[in-house]
Amino acid sequence: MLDSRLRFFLHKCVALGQAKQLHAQLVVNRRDYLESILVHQTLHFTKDFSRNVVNYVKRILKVSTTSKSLDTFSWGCLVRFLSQHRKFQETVGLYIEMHNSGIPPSSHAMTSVLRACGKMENMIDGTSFHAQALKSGLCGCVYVQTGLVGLYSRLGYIEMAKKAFDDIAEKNTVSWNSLLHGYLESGNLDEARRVFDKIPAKDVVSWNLIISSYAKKGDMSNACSLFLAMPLKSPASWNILIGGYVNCREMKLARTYFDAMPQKNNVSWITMISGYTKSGDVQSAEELFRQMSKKDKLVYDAMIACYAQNGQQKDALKLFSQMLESNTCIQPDEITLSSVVAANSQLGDTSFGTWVESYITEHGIQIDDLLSTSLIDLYMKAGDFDKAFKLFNDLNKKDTVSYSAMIMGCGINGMATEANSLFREMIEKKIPPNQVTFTGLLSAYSHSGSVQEGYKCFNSMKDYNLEPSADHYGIMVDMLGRAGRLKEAYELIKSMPMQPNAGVWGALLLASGLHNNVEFGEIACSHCVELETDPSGYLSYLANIYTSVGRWDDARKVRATMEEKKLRKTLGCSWI
DNA sequence: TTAGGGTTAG
Repeated sequence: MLDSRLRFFLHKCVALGQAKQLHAQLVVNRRDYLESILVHQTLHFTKDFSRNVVNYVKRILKVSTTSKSLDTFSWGCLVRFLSQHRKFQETVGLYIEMHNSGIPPSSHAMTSVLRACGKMENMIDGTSFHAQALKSGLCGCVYVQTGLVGLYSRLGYIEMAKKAFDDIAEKNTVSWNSLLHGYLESGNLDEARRVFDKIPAKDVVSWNLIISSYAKKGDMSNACSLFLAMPLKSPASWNILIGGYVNCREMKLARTYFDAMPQKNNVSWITMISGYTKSGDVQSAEELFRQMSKKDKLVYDAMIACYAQNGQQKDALKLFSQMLESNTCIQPDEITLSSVVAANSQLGDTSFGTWVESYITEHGIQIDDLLSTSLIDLYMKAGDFDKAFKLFNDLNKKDTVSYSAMIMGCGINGMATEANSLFREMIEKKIPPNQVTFTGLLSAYSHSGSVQEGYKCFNSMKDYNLEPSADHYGIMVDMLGRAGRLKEAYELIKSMPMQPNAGVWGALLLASGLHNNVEFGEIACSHCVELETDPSGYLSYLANIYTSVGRWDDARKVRATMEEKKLRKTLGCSWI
């Protein structure tokens, strides 16, 4: 009687608060064996990812006294939950924990962990899980077998995927689609086409896979004609097409299909918002964001990133605090925080690091490499080198971006030796430098006055197939100018393959001021005046140069010109 | 099995 009543409530249990109450009752009434239903229900009804739910279920699993078969089921539910919410690293971690506790895997756990390995391109763990699947007799299960096809397809081992596929006695459409995915990923479109034609019951996913491969390649004419030809379209079909146009920066076409789409979901809205983000159209992104009725965490993430990436850092932080205050119980995660940290870092609010640190600890957020990279940037700018280097050394995989963040930080702080050794390290590891890397490296040499090293570095850019940008020239001019080599700096500007910008001429003007050189000061200033709408700062700087060499009349003339044009010296100028 | 959110400069 008690059992059936508890079971009834368990099946009604949808929220974490209720789950906790019910669990207490199960313990009091010694009905521990019903825990697995509780775990299943709680996870099943948790639509959005919730760290609290994960922690709660983990606690139950750790103290659970239920039998092995129930354990297998409950752990499998949690492993699947993590995988469904794209927490792939954690999925693998939890699976290993389960395995180490001597709990045999369920087919759910196995398919989830195989999927996670595929998504993370983790072949080493993937093959060892394959071995475990064989050992625990799960390889006769079509879902697990299909999971293996998916794993090897994703990792580019198409032969192994084909072998796993051939081993399946009763193939379902998902098995076929996984193989199709493999051929598409490996770029073998002919074989993919043959597989597609052979699928006995093509479903909407089969079509979507083919369309998606064209859309990813940027071949929108084929993507679109297939889209129009498919018998039944799902929201994913529309989103794939819209995403394809977004990738080609064809925002107008993307918008046309978005507007025509019968059933938009959050993916559609986010695809559009992030498209506008990349094309710098914050206003359109904002409009869509405002129109949305049910905003989930990913929508907030997209909009925060939109502000952060387009120079509206304060708006990013405002939206973040709204997200924290909102009654929708949306919890920020490492993805939200990476944008928020970046926004603070650009604003120069380096004290934010302390706040984030405590937030991360309190909420059990997993620091991944991308969040680490934005924290590295923040700490380097704050001059907290120990913390930055610690985070950098702890990265799972150091890449161009993380190295560049470090080198950039060294550049800002004039640490040329450190910048140089980081650069050498990344070259040794065959990590390709990019424009940002060289901006950091050059500014390190510039700040430390190492002209010779700077030149060498600047000239070496072509060895990495990189063309120096106007900014790189600007740093070189600044470096040469500071060293008093004004003529050389001027020659360098004249040799530029692109139009020099105000930053480049500004650097020469600044250097002319440092060395009281009227000749180059005048040249530089005249170009700055041409290029900027408000030239008052430059003119005033030139007047100071005249004054410093005793040419009072010229100084007065320049100031009079400024008066005439009703120009007032603007306080502070970025390059001064 | 397919579709959505993040990190380095300016």
